[in-house]
Amino acid sequence: MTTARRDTYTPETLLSVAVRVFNERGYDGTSMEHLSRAAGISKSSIYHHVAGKEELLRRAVSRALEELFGILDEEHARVGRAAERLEYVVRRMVEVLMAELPYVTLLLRVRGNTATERWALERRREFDHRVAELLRAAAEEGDVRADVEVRLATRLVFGMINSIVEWYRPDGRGMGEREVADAVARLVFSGLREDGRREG
Amino acid sequence: MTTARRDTYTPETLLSVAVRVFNERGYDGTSMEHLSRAAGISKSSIYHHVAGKEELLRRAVSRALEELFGILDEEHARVGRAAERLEYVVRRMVEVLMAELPYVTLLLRVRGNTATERWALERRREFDHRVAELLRAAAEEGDVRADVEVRLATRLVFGMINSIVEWYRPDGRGMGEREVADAVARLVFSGLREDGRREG
DNA sequence: GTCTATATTACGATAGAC
DNA sequence: GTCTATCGTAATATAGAC
Repeated sequence: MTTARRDTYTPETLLSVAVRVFNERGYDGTSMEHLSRAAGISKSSIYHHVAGKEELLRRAVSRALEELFGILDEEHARVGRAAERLEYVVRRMVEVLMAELPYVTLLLRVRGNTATERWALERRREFDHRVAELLRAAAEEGDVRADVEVRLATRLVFGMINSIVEWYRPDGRGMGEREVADAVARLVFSGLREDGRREG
Repeated sequence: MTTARRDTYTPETLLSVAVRVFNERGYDGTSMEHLSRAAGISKSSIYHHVAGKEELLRRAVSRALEELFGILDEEHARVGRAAERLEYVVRRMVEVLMAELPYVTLLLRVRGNTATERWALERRREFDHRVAELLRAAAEEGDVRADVEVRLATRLVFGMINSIVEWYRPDGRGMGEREVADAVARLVFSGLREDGRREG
């Protein structure tokens, strides 16, 4: 829990400590006292850098949301066949999630008790809808199965991708972003079955 | 937040109120004051029924865990080809999750701040391992693709199934357990792609 | 930029009357 | 079985010295 203290903090460096503790204990389960111990400075010193706990949350989820929405602006997400754009977005989501792990983790755990949390939930819904549109287009172009409703499929695919934050830890010898992105793309598009044939 | 009060409570009826509030606000974000308002009785009356907040959590996650482990004892999960037992367990997990939605939701959101939470996490890991064993057996019998690591595949499939608690609401006209179980089984085993062929 | 000290509110839990 | 009143602790946040 206690961590090496820095000589001095900026809102940004303090944020990385706070996000780690938020993810360990949950946002509501984290007190300013917990943060001050983890940062190695007093509670009142934290208030010198940020207005309070909620500002730290807002900065963290903003960062995650910017990275996610950034994917949709990339060229491969905008041009080409919908199924290919979808696969690109799925792979990039995995990459962003792993690269910005603590920030995205926090975003995905937001519940809605504060104004900041409700804003984050709203933005997430927006992102979900943008990806659902992509899946709908791929279905219309005949590249994606039509026997699973688009909305349901989107939710399940997001569920699989987002669940990565529950277990991925970037400790050197672990799996790389590429390996996980490949596995997700394979399961999402071709499933577990060996021969890959339709059955149910 | 405030709810119609009952004439009297038992630990069980109180539990259903508590679990709903825990899921709305998060366990740490829920105070005994919140619970008392939702139940329509005073804080001290709650202590007449249960020892405290943590006992309510323990009762809730115990119920979810019992239902989940129960799946593994069912006949279709014990006899037959591993791939078929796996598909059965996947479908039953979806059904249990939807039938016991609030209890499983709470279980899946546990973080580990209290002894009860750490016990729940431990039991969840146990369950995960049991299902991973099934997937490993299916791979050895040649029914499941070998190019995605068993441990990784298990985690991703659990991620997809567990994410149902994030959006499913049993409001009459919504999707039924069967429809969701079918969709999950299709995506898990055959994937999104229309022709179902291996590519990546 | 950091500290100690403190104001104020909210929390979990208990005592004791009815 | 429920209530009001309250205890002791821990929470967010501020004041003011260095």
